[in-house]
Amino acid sequence: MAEIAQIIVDVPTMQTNQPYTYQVPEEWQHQIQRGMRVTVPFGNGSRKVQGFVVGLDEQSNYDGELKKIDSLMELTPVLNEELLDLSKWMANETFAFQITCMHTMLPNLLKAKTTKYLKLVDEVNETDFDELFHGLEEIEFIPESMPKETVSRLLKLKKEQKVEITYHVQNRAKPKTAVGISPLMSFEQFEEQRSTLTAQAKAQNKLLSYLQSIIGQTIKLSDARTNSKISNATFTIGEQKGWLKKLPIEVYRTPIELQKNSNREKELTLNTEQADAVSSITDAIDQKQNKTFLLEGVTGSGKTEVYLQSIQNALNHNQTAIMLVPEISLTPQIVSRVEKRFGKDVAVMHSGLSNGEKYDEWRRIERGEAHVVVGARSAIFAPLKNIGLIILDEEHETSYKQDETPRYHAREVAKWRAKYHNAPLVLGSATPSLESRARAQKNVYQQLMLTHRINKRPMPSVSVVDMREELKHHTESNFSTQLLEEVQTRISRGEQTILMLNRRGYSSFIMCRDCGFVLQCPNCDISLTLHMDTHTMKCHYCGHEEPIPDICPNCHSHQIRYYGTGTQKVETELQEKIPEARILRMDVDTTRRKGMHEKILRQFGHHDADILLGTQMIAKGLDYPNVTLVGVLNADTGLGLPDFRASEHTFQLLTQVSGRAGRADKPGQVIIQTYNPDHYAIQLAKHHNFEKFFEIEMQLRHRGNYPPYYYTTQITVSHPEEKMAAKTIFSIGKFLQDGLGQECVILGPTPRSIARVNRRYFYQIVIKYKHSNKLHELLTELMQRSQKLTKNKIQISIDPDPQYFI
DNA sequence: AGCACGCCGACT
DNA sequence: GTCGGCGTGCTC
Repeated sequence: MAEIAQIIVDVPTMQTNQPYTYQVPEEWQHQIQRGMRVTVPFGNGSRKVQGFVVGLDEQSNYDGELKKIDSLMELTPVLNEELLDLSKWMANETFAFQITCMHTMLPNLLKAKTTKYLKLVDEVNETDFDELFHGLEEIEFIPESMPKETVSRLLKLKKEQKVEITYHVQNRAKPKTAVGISPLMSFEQFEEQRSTLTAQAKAQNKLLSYLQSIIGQTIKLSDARTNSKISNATFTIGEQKGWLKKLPIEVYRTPIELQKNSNREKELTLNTEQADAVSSITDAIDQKQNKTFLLEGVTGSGKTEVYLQSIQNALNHNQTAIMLVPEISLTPQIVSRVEKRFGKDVAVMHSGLSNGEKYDEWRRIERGEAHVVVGARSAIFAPLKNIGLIILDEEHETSYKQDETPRYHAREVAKWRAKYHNAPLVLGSATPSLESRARAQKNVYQQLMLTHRINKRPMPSVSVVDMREELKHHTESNFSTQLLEEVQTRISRGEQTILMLNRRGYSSFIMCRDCGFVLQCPNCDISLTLHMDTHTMKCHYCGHEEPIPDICPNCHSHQIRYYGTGTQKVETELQEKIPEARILRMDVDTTRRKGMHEKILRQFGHHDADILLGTQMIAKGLDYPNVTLVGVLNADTGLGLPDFRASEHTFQLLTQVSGRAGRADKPGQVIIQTYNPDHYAIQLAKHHNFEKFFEIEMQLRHRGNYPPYYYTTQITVSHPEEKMAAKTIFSIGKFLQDGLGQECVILGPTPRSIARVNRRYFYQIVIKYKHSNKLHELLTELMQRSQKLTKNKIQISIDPDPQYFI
């Protein structure tokens, strides 16, 4: 009986979002497994695409002629049964194509590249042969990078059947290799060889002894050289004499940090609360209980130690563990701490790795050589088997939600995998998301509390400065008198300061004082931002860039000035006010180059600067004992945003940045500058009172029917013409309204607050609901229909549980 | 996606 | 007349 395979092809469209049936060639009968990558012919001609085997059958229910699988790309599956199931669930949950989900779960190098070749099959005239084929039988065919005329001449030859297009799917997933050596003789034979050597041939004698010690093994040549202190030349002689053979061996492109893991760190002593937390988690691991814990602990309460010891307990049960950390706080500090504890058993996955390194880390996990995975969002897809524990640190972080398709939330994927493995999930945070905290309240999650800072360190004292009052006393400035004085005190005491600029919804722009003209992006409805380092005006949405004008393009006045607050402007002002201060600036501009992020942090850690000035990215995970002052320059720019999570985000940010002050033995101080000193988010952050904040915010959410009382889904439509976008969103609105009736609340349609981005107009609808069965059905239908609309240049995106509403 | 097929305008 | 523009439909 011939074998049949169900294959998801690598063509991300709605129509092809289903398995296609192929014949398994004779020679691979019963060799092919689910989850393998293959190439298959797809469509007319001999076009080839990559695909994933998702099913194997004895017979097909497709009644056309079946094509055959073309080739296998690996000998083992790249997706195991669990991840195959997960991809299906995720596609359904996020309204994405299954193939897109599969690629999201795998390292980039497993995404194949297809190439086309033109092959001569008949005589062509000499001019064509020389000019088009440069005297070759076969050339690569890249129509988009060839002159139009060349392409049409080639296509004409194809029509005349003088050339043929062949397709090739390139497998980019190539392990790196190094030269290895392997002894070719037995111990006795080597002894015989030794007797043929002259007394001076010391090096060769040494080589023989070395080879005798590694019989049956293959050793990397570079390792062999360092271990044996034998030169390369001698190994070459050994090869010539037939003592050893050189052969390529696979090596891992391992990130540097991993290689030096000699001094292992011991477990720290736990306080009572930590010990209780670890034992609750460990009990769940023991009993294979799929339970979710909310580990709520103030900054500095030792959550990481709880994670590490819980992971150790999972390892003790021969199980594996995943620990997710937000990308932004995936600092060398955290990574090295985990590596010092678990050594080579750890694989690290973050955006700083090259594609090759990511692939190799992935393979180490897949082969079971690493049992602990630490990484950012996508590490939740690590191909670990037998997972005993999953941890999400800083579980409230919005970066756990991917903001492009598939719009998955790592927390939801974590829940799914934890359930699959009957394993506990630990969500940790000082300021949990309201969703998680509410579930803990209702005992859906088990709450674990860490209320003490370790070493009995006091919480930093927080003062709120009313910037409205400041304005009455001196000219406009980003710095209050109090903040400046405190900064100066730190410098004189040899202590350090972190200053944070809350950049969300804020930046510097150019305005003409005479006519009020503001320089706008030609593609987007947003003002351009001034960048002093490159001396250009940039659009933060589409990347458009132009020179800074010195006369107003509108009224030709020279009175054109910049307004607003950017980190550069703040830095300049600070340097003027405190000339002796050594300032390090950290923002998108100074950290764009790879490794700059780490470099700046290292400099600050070495006390090469007194002040670290930056945006949100400095709020998280930094731990410098010498920092005793934290200043937030503008606490409330986020509060004014039309987003129901604005207060929550502000509270979280202030709490987090406050935690940076006063570690070790020196007490910390925090200064929050604001125009809304009485706002509850600011007042409660000042008093470190999450519980009260939770209470107030829950009331507001309840009144507004917002999460966690209701679920939300956002639908966005865009089109180059505003009318088309509006028309489409209104018809979608009507479609949903008709289908849903009273069970859901539909907000909108409204234009998005930045209505035009990249020459496209954006309109949106937000749906609030308690029960989603019908909605899910309707949205799936909408997805299917949207394929037709796409051809009209309409783009539709469905975002379940969106994190931002602006 | 990427390819073929088919229908319209503007050139050798 | 034909070449080539793109709108439409299909891929086991």
